[in-house]
Amino acid sequence: MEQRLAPNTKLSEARLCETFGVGRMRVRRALLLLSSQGIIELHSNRGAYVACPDKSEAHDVFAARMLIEPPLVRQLAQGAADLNLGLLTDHIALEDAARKENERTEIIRLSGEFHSKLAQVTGNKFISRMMRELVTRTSLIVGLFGTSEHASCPDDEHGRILKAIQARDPDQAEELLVSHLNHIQNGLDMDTRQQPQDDLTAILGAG
Amino acid sequence: MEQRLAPNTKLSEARLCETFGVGRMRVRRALLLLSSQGIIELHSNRGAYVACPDKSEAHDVFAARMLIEPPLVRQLAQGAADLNLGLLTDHIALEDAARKENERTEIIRLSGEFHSKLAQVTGNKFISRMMRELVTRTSLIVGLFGTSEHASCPDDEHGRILKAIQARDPDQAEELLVSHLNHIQNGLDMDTRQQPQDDLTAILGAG
DNA sequence: GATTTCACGATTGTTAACAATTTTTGTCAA
DNA sequence: TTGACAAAAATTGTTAACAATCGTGAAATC
Repeated sequence: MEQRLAPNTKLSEARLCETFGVGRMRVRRALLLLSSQGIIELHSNRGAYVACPDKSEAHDVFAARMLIEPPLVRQLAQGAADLNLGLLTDHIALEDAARKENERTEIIRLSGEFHSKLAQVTGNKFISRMMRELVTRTSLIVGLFGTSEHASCPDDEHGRILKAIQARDPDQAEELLVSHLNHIQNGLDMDTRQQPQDDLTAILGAG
Repeated sequence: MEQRLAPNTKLSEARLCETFGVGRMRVRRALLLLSSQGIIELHSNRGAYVACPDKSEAHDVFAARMLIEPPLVRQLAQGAADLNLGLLTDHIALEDAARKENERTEIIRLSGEFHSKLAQVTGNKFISRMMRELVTRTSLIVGLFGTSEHASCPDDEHGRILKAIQARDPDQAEELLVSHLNHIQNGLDMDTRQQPQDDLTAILGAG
């Protein structure tokens, strides 16, 4: 989610065991779960690699988000007063702080997390999980096809979406969200890719 | 998906190994994946049990479907001519046949699968996966809270939905779908539950 | 008679050795 | 220098034994 691991990076079992001080069983369990979420890919007898979405997969992810998120924010904007929007206002504060401090990885993480939290506010376990997976996937895609820092900084679009929700304005909330997603998508260059890397231990060292 | 395993049924590793003639490793891998999809629950040191959704989870599943499926069928009804609706017409034929033969388990399975195929027609991998998971979960819920056979037989609502899609009528397609989902939900009695069972080998014997 | 305690059996979790496969390395010949 | 081939190393997949945990039932106590 923080884009510290480039797509196609190999995740060898032995390496992960050392890095996290854990037995192979735990590592393999984790890898299996990650692969079931599409975050990594398991190739038989060849190991685990950070997923590397192609153009068409990227398109699918955004299409899925375009399908789900508009009705989602509509619902929030129409929603009853008992919705816990505090979760979102707090989050916006975090984003502002991170942007002020210019903490790149934190900005990226929070930027995606906002959308997860939109889903969380519904209190619906399944919607939350779906959005979390789509956001994670989006993070991979932005890392792959994103042109420099252009895509990762949505100015204050999140804040404006939240305001529309608080104002109980479904139409505006939806419109803002759609154009926000479009901004992200337009910030991508689907034809150039980053290169894989693999000094895994250094990257995950702090874990 | 065929409701052959009642919720809360215990799935012991040894039992599954015998039944499928497979080592424990494979069984545990399968159980882990099933639990990640919410189909079973893994209790530490106590084993795997078929998930037993409660009232609130059931509500969440239908809420999620109400969020996703309406825009989904709208999109299909508005969709380009290159959509492969043949997948759906073929499926309706299968449903008709199963209903004519009165094959209960087959009817149940196909009934859910129709909705999965709606998603498949979009050609979007993520939308397909989400729907498949929601449908599986719905199947569990219908098995738990369904009142006799009332809920499992949607007359020919699926066929009508397909016709509306073919007729390029998004409004009607959406309306039919929404009332279809409501029918299913209304056929549930959220306050009475089936009892667990556990003659696992007999049930899965053919597997 | 009811409740608590203890021990046994059954089941799951983990580890480590082994087998199978892939990748790399090295050698030789063209 | 390049290509193919073979051996070796590294990595993943599997198996089986071992350890830990939990539920159950019997025995003991109140």
